[in-house]
Amino acid sequence: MSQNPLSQWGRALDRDFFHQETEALARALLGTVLVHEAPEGVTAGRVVEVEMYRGVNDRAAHSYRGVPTERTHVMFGPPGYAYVYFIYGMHYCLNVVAAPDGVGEAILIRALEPVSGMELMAERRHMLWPMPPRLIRTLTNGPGKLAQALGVSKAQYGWPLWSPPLRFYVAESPLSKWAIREGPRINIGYAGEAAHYPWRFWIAGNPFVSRG
DNA sequence: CGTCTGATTACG
DNA sequence: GTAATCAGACGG
Repeated sequence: MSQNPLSQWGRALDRDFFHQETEALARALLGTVLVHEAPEGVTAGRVVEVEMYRGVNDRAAHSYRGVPTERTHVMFGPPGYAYVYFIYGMHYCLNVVAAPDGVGEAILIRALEPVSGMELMAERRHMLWPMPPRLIRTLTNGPGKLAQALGVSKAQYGWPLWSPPLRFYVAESPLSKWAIREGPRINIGYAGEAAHYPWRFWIAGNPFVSRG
């Protein structure tokens, strides 16, 4: 059992944290703080919305066909690594690989509540700074937005998420199961039966959750 | 090699 | 409501 160091954000999640059943991991990630210590500066945000993707019986998952490809292979590896994919010709999305080695499952980070480095986030998002408090949420309230705000792209593909410069920190206060809402995932209408699975999880009432 | 399309976003 | 924009996946 590794012991990651304390910092201003608390204690970093260690490698073992990611070795838990996928839905449990998805729920456990809510409330943690994702920190990217990039050369140009540090950005951080609290995870407020996630979705889980499972290969078996989940037509929405990139791993559905069961065969690793150049894009998806990290999804089939051991848990705790970053699966980053490029979508719609212009956006990147960040996932946490879940499930044991050989099983293609992952958790998409869909929204963050900015914690630190908002000015750098705004710069990366090509937004003016300072910005009205009401618009802060638009920095990170969507999977493509938060990846851009944190400076995550294909360069981070396969990175371990328990060590710097990109890692998670333990949630300040544990979330009660009643503080977590669940519902269908966003924009997967093509996935048939799987489109109805309640595999999107978010912190109840949190204003930084995406619209979808 | 050609074609289709998407785990999204911004803008009208 | 819809255009933007391209890598990945797949069929031929």
